[in-house]
Amino acid sequence: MIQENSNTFRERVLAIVCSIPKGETRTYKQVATDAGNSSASRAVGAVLKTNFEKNIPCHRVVRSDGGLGGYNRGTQRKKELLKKEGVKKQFKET
DNA sequence: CATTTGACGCCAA
DNA sequence: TTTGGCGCCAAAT
Repeated sequence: MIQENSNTFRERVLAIVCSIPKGETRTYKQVATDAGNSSASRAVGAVLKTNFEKNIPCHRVVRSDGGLGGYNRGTQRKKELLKKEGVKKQFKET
């Protein structure tokens, strides 16, 4: 059961990111759209950046360009985590 | 309360 | 196809 009934944008984003299935990756755009604003892709990153809750697999959130994006603990760690979870998707290096 | 920054996205050249 | 610039929203300072 997914309760996306949160007050602020961040709560919604956190809940949505938390609902991302293991082995799958979601784009900031998609999360933003689910949160209610398809254009708030940046805001999504801003939220994840300041919230690294262990319940929130923010490392499963990637860019729409095919890039990894960023990660509070280090982009390299994020890539490793995704790979370990079974993500076959390949990300850009630069 | 106002301003700046940012884990982004999309369009144009 | 690749690079550059602009636009978007929310949170943090």
